[in-house]
Amino acid sequence: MIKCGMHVLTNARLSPQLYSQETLHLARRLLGCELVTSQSGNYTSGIIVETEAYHGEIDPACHCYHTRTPRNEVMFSKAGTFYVYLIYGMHYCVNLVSEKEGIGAAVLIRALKPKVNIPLMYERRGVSSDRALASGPGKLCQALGITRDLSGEHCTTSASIWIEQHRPLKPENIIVTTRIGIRKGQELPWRFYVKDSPFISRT
DNA sequence: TATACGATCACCT
DNA sequence: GGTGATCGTATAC
Repeated sequence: MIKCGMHVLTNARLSPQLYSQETLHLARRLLGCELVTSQSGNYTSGIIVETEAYHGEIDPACHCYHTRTPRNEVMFSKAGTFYVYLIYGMHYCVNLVSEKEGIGAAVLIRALKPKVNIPLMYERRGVSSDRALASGPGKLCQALGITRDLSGEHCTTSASIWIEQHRPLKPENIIVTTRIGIRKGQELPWRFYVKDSPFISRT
């Protein structure tokens, strides 16, 4: 139990078994859960409101499609491992590895509703509204201080980054759409977000 | 060794 | 609606 101002982090982490489940189920299951980071005693967190699934065996948009390289190696490790990569030379994106070890698949965390230590998030982001703090995969990494240093950390053992459990959302409160930023011909309805949340990246 | 480009963002019109 | 920033990686030569 960790007190953070008006909030409390329970450190009740999502059960490891949940991470190995089918990627699309995990993408839904993570909605409503809390992503937490801790650096030198500074906690930050947010409620996950948007995710996308990527699966290397059947999905041309996935980093692991057909090839295993030093870059995507972490995506083949055991479920619950964080995979962080740099995109467009300047933004980080954070994923949670899914499926059995040896299968390149993960869930991209795309947006958070800011919760613990919002002042620190403002400091890191340099923006002027709560909505702008974590409403995109690059934004939320900056807000929570997530860099590639955290790639390879595991959500059940890391002292720096983890996920706290929350009841699954009701299916009627989850909106399903195609993924963002995917080239034509590779569209799949693998994006999930919380209905009516003002904190998602795009409508 | 060289080149093209991406699971993005902020700022502009 | 459009564009520039910026660099690790994959691919080609």
